Amino acid sequence: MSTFDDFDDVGAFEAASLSSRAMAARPTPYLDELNPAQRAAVEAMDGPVLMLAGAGTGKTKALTSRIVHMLMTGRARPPEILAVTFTNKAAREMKERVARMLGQPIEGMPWLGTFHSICVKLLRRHAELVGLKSNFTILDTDDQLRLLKQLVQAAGIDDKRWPARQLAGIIDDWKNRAITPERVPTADAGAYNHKAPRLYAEYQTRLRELNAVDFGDLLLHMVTIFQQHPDVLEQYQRWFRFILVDEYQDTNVAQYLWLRLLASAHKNICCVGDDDQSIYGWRGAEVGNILRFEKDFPGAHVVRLEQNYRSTPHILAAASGVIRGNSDRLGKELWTEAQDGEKVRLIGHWDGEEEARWIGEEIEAIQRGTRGMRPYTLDDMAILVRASHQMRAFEDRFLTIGLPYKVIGGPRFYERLEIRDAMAYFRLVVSPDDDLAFERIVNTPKRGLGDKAQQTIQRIARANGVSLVDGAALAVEMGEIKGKGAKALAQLVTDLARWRRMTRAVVPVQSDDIIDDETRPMEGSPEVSHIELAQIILDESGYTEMWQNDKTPEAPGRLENLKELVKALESFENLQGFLEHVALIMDNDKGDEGAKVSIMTLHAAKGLEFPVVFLPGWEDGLFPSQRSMDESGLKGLEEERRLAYVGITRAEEVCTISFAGNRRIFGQWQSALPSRFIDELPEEHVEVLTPPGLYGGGYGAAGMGGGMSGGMSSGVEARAAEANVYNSPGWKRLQERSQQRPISQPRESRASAIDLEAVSSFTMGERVFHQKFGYGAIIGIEGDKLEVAFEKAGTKKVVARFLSASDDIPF
DNA sequence: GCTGAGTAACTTTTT
DNA sequence: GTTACTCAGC
Repeated sequence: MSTFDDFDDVGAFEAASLSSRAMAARPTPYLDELNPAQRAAVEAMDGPVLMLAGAGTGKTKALTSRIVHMLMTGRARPPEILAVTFTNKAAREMKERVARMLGQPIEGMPWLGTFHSICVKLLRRHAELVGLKSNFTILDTDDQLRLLKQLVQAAGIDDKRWPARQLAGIIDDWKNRAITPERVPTADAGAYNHKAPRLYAEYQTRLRELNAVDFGDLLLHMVTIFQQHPDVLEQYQRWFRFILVDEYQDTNVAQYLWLRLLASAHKNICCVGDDDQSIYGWRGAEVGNILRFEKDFPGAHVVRLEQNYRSTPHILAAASGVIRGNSDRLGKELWTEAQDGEKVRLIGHWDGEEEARWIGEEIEAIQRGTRGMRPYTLDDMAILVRASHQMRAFEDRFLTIGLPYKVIGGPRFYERLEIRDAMAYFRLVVSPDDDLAFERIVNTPKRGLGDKAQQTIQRIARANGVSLVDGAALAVEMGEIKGKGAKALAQLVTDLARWRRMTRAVVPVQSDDIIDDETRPMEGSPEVSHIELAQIILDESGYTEMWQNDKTPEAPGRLENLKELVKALESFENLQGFLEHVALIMDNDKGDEGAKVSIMTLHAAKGLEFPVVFLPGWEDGLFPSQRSMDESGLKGLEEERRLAYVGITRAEEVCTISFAGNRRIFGQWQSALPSRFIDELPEEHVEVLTPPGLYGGGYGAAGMGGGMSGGMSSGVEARAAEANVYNSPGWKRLQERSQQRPISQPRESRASAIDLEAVSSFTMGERVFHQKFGYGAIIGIEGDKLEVAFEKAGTKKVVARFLSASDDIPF
């Protein structure tokens, strides 16, 4: 807010030009570190520039060099550069890198930030133009939904048939497309039982009454202001002499319009992006924006960054092979000077559990360096999944084998203010020495303990070498804190001690320091579960009450979150266990003690890189996601393919793709075919690994199904173990492919023999057995799939290879 | 009004 | 299988 002083000040503007000229003679050593393409992108400063930067081609380097170049050559002062990113993280990194390159802390690049943060700044200045006050509040998704629920209810709509969440989605979509309530296209008007347009208008009115905006509004309001107030627009067009946009392929229509309005005068806009990495279409991103750039800005200078500094040629070739399947592309071909390295490794498994088990073992083997590669640390490795529910299998497995891991991009729940407050109370009860926690809650809720009282507590605690809690007790005793505050503080201290006794009544604290008579569990001290205790703490501390009395629109949501927090305790034995768990989650960006394998979604992995990458779950339906294809058809499939491209290009040296023949989805076992993207991997860059179950041991068969554990002859067991892998559809497809090529797997002949057997051995009506579904009868045959009516699992379509004639299994 | 049971839904996520 | 949300019952 304070940075607005930079504006409107003609004097400052003139001064800027002057100082610019003074800077013009500075050397430009950073240019020598760039390759020709990067350098071209940096030096083309005037007019529109599209920097098509493939994965790992030094995009950020080029972008930051460009900023530095503008500053060093005196073309612009820091505040005259508008540089937008999507995430705070990206903005932070860019700031740091520019500062590092300049060799000095960067004073004032006030307009380097996310779309949203920049729009907040702008909107606070011009809020009145859209009927807001400059101190408007920003609603998060929860607040937004709650508001919409109220409106839906008030409109007498059955929110069971028409969930508010759906309406929220529609409105978000409109806002992403810069559609105001008056301009809802007729094609969209039928949404939400024809009531969406009216509810949208009501929602906007309500927001205005509350002096609030949602995330979408930040952009939308600014676009509206720029469109309706040419004078305002002109001011910024003049001020922002150069515009840079990161991840341009992720911009939505509103962001696009906003940029185009700002750039339309001088057209000094440089957009950086990669159409092949556009993976956010589902939240409004328009690949079209980047595809259309040259039409939007005629005469645009297009620079392709294609030299990759990240991955081996095999990995790049595999990624290229996949992305080639997309039609709407600007076209880039990554190349590298790196040595060949490992081929992309491909492996099929019987089911998801086995996949997790194999990856766990493989990670340990790679870590030990027993895979014929250089040894890697756990930090070097990452598992990238399509959907977050896939993470569970890995977490379960890694917990049992004690493999350290971290989940990236987990819930943001624990970052909320009220959750942090509540956690601070819990922490203080579990460990009274937690001074940070004490500081956080000492005056929350308000206890009349301001800065002064807190300083007193600090001083006394430090003087006596005790924790803040003890210091607070002393301060009261010594009469250093008086009046209302003293009473409240004394109450807090005794409450904390009392709650602590209640923990001890159930779970003894391990660090038994200072157990005096006061803190020892008293006879008849109430025995409560940690869940009840948590509730007691929140209630008796007055924290719950504080939010109940709060009239702001976010208060109900905060209370709901607190309820959720208490509920989250249910899956833990005690408060300590819970706190440790949460501490780990919260630590995942800072506390990096000890190397850990990273687990994250493909979306979360964008922009990251790892020497060793595992890409599990490459099965049709999961990846590419069935839903994506159903909802968005070919467009959806292409986005999934880009996701695959993003995944592969995260890998620097070793990339392992895997799939499972069977997976439990929503409690139901489903068999699946390997992802079509696997077919698109160029074979000369792929090495097919042999799954462990092949070696005949009972290991692979062990987890397969309870029904076969007893009384099975060893011959059958061996066959079942083979069936694990040989009979999986994915394996079969691999075999078919390797048959076409001279490079074949050692066991090919045996496998295909079994295949042939499997194909021909079933007839209509035959009684069959399936490892997961149990017994059933064949009621239909379609190509390589059989329709089977299972006794327990219902009718399913299964691939023949998963079935055995029922008399194979002796009972 | 709150708890318990039953049911429906169930990608991806930043701001 | 899990979770979140709704409805019924206390």
